[in-house]
Amino acid sequence: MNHKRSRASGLIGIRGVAEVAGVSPMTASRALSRPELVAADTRRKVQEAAKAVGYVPNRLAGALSRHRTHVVGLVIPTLQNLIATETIQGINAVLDARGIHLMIGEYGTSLAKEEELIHAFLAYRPSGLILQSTVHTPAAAEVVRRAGIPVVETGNLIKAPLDSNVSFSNYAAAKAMTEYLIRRYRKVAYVGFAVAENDRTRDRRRGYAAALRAAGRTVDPACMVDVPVRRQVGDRILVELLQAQPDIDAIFFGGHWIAVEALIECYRRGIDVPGRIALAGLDDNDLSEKLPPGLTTVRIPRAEMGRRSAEGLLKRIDDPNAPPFRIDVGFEIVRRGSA
Amino acid sequence: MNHKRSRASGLIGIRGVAEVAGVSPMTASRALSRPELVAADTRRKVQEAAKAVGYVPNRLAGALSRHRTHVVGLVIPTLQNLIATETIQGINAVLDARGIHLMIGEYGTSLAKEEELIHAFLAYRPSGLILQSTVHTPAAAEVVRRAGIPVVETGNLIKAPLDSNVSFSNYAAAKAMTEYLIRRYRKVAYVGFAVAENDRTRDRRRGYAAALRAAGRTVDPACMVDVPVRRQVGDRILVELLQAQPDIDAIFFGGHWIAVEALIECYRRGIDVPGRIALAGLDDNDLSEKLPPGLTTVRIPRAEMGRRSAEGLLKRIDDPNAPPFRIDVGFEIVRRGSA
DNA sequence: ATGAAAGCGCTAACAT
DNA sequence: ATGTTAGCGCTTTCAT
Repeated sequence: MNHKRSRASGLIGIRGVAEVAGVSPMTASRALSRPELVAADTRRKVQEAAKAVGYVPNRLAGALSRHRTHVVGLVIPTLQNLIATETIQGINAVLDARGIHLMIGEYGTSLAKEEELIHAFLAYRPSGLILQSTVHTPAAAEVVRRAGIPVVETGNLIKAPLDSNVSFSNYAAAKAMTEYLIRRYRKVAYVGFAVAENDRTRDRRRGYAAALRAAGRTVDPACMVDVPVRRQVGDRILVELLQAQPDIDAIFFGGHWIAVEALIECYRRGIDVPGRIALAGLDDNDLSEKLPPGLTTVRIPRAEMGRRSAEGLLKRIDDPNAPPFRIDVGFEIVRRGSA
Repeated sequence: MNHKRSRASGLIGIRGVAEVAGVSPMTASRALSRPELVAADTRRKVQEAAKAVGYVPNRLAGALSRHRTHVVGLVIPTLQNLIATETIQGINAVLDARGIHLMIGEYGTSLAKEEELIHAFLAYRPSGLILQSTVHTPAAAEVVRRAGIPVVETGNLIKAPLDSNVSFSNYAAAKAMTEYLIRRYRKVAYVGFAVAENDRTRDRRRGYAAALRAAGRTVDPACMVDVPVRRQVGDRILVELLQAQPDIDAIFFGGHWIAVEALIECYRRGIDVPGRIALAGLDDNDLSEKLPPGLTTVRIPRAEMGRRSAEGLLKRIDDPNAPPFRIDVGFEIVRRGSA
């Protein structure tokens, strides 16, 4: 019995199911996607037929017809840190419960590549887009707007999102941590990332400087350094800073991993933390807690960011009239032994 | 000038492009996807028109017609570790270069959920599937087979893959590390994960036991413990083991993170590593190298696993006659200070 | 080199 | 409650 195997895939389609169930394709379709519209008996027959033939619906066709997919695109600078995966898990938890799946693309630090990914993803007509960034090429912004689908930007709190925005404020977080540090230490340095076209690293630097100024301290350029985004720099920069500016007694790292690297380097060199040098990071995870004496950090609720992004997106997917939203998920200074 | 905006999306389709370029939709389509079939002049006109109207192709329609998508599904137990993201980056690097995008789904430890994801992904008619697991429900295996698309299973080297298999051998890796340890230590314990239906954790345990037996040592059940897959257990289990079996002088952790946790706990308690207790882990990353005295581990080339999975998959996507493949990417004992 | 017709597999809209 | 018709946006196939 060979029931209408679709040409290419070898899979049986809705017509095959319909045939087996002895109904029209339309009824079969309804029985599966809107069961309440179909007589209980028919429903059962169709469901059994579907199971019997191993029906795998073709969502390409379904989506083309319905003008809506069950796909959300996620465009993110990098997956290579636990911070990113926490956000993704938050997003996924919410979307998966609704049968929506994630298409994920990574673009590093190149806005052009981000634009390319956005373009490519839109070609699949996703129901929504989550952009882990708030800076885009003009062309990317334009095409996203034209697509007319809900979009959530995360990673930074901004004034004028493309559509919706769920984040903490990098500026406020860096400022708060700097305020915390300068209350306790005399000379607080800041180590951030050298990434062009990235408002997050820029805002952190601004937050640091603002806190210093507000406290009437001078902002010493020698105490603000930018390092490349790669591994194995936290340890090096720690050593360099301590040599170049021996009077520095605290360092605020605008990232999680470089702070961990610096702390570990202190073990290695027997540098007393926080006695000789206090250390703090931005973004928290297990490691910060475990590594003695505990790394003082700004905890960002990444999973919550993901969850709320997805929830907001869903609301706007379900109801085209739902207004864009802006959510500040906040942050929290987690005081541990290192500062 | 309102050129054939598609009803739902507000985007202009191939017909709009064709109209602007003054050619038929078919010619426009060709000019964009198979430019060599079109006169240079026409090609230019169409390309300009496409740019002018901000053409975003509808790949749902394209795929429905061509019977092929530019999507690969990745089904993975968890994203919540750097190990997973390394694999993904390897995969993505290869696929992205070919304009193929990843649909990613996470299923935890539930095979039923994996089946669900596989089913859901197949509905998008992906060009291929990468499964970060080698154990599946019979129904999942069946539906994958019927789909008739190339599939790569990773995470463990197995005898009879659904289709293709790229991995290291968990058994061999655990055995090798155990052999290394028993050459140096008298009583080597093993800490693995308690995950039902997971051949990877099982094979690691088997590898450990096999090495002991081969060396003529007894396998003491009290020295083989299974812990739940979550954080904050490496430190606890270390302490428990040392108390319960004080003569243990080495512990092999069948995972990366629990080994790190245990090592850090040793700092905290002033336990000498490897003097009092030697520690080793399976799967390596930066942290293992940095944390003094350096964590001895089995390095798994995760990024390479990802790359080769993707490359193999591509080969089979491009050429339906290309045979299934099995690739052992191997592993390497990285000897550091901890053991 | 270009175009017209037909169809991918499904579902919205409109019968009955 | 069920069936029929038409069409989603693109590309294959078959003219010309």
